Amino acid sequence: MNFIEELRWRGMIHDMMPGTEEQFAKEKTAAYIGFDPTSDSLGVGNLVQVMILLHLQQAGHKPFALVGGATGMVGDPSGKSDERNLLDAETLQHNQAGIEKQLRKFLNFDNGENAAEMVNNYDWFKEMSFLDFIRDVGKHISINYMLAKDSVKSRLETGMSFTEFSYQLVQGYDFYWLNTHKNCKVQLGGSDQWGNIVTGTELIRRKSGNEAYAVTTPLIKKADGTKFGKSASGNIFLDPKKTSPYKFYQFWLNATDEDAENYIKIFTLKPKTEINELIKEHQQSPHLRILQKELAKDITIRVHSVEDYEAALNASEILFKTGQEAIDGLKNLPADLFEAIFEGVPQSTVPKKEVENGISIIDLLVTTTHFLSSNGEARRALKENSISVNKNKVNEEDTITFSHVINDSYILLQRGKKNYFVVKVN
RNA sequence: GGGGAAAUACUCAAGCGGUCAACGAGGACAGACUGUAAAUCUGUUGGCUACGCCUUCGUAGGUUCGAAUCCUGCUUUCCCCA
Repeated sequence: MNFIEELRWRGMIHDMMPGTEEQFAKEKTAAYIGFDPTSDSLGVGNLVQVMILLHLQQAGHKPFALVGGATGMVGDPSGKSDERNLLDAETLQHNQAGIEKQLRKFLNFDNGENAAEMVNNYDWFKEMSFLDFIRDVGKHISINYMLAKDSVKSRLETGMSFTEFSYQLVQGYDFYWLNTHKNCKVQLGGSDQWGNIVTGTELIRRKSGNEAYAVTTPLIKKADGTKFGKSASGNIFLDPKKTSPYKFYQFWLNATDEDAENYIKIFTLKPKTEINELIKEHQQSPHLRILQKELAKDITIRVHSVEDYEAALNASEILFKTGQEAIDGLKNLPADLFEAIFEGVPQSTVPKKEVENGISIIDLLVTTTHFLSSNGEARRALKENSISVNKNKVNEEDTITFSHVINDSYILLQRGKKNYFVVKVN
């Protein structure tokens, strides 16, 4: 199956320039995607772009991953309703390094002919003077053309700085540069990048007369129309320090049936037959959550490691069991395994003395652990019957004593089904 | 530069002298039902030493027994005219 066909059945194509498919069919083709260093870690949203590059490489083409050291200094107005704050050079540097490191994990940079390559547009912009830029680049693209872009048009009312206005030219020049120096003929990206990409192909056509192509991916949304890649506690990042592997695993496991079907196509490399098989199995017995489990497993292993996956799976199984079985499971857990499992679950430490004296449940939830932020919230939660201690529901009058401490060292608090908190006693 | 309008909790949005911790909607969280799904129903959504008290309606003052509501200065935003 060729590159474009692969993307197509996975639902990863939003738009494509005429001739793109032929270009990929004709020869080994180089293509690039840019990553903005707005954070020091990629989020799951960026994972779509990473997967595209992976498919590209697997189809025998050559991927370029561009880190936007220069474009990051300008700020892409696409999809933004407000002017962005500029990041300082130090932050950008730090972010670039983080992103580069993550990209290296996914792509093969060392397989000869179609090895992936990492480039940073700062390298070709740092030497360029403003005058050079407006003479060599600006001269080829008309204001009228730039104004017609959605990213600009939508901001004409509310205002936009010259800096952001010029963004499309800067990105356009990237494409031109890669085209002339690296023979890169295609730019890939999210659908919000279409305007910027087309400015690039236009620039290439006018400056060097070459043909250049574009493929964009659809913006991933959840079935209910909300943004993908966020959880209650914020963005889901690939960096385990920002999003623990446990949380990361849970994020995928919590996908709705509908979403899971889409995600497994987009975020895993599993072949079509296997995916169809999984979907069928899932539909036959949806309560087994096969899709979600496979999805979460595959991605967690690829982004983190097999060990991280196993730990997350282990933790999930123990945390989500119910009844006596769950309590026994907790009690039988050796201390070291416990540590590993609950890494990533919020926790705090309480002196043994205090527990021996007995703590009211409200004090425990709020004052000693800060699991909940106010007594009022704690009372509310208790009234809602949503608080459990070691998997047992508790009410407002309950007092926590040493008899609640499991294995001499911890207490497991829970709000609702999915929010856990570990109290360590020592 | 001149004139007008507006700023309310996570967001939108009521309220225009007491009955306002502030209608309503969305969101979020929780409970029931389930499959850690969806849909649905229900509850909660400022704080506290809690049938009471305290702090909140851009900001600083003022009028009043009493203000989110009236007045004044300031800040910000939007609109109209130049």
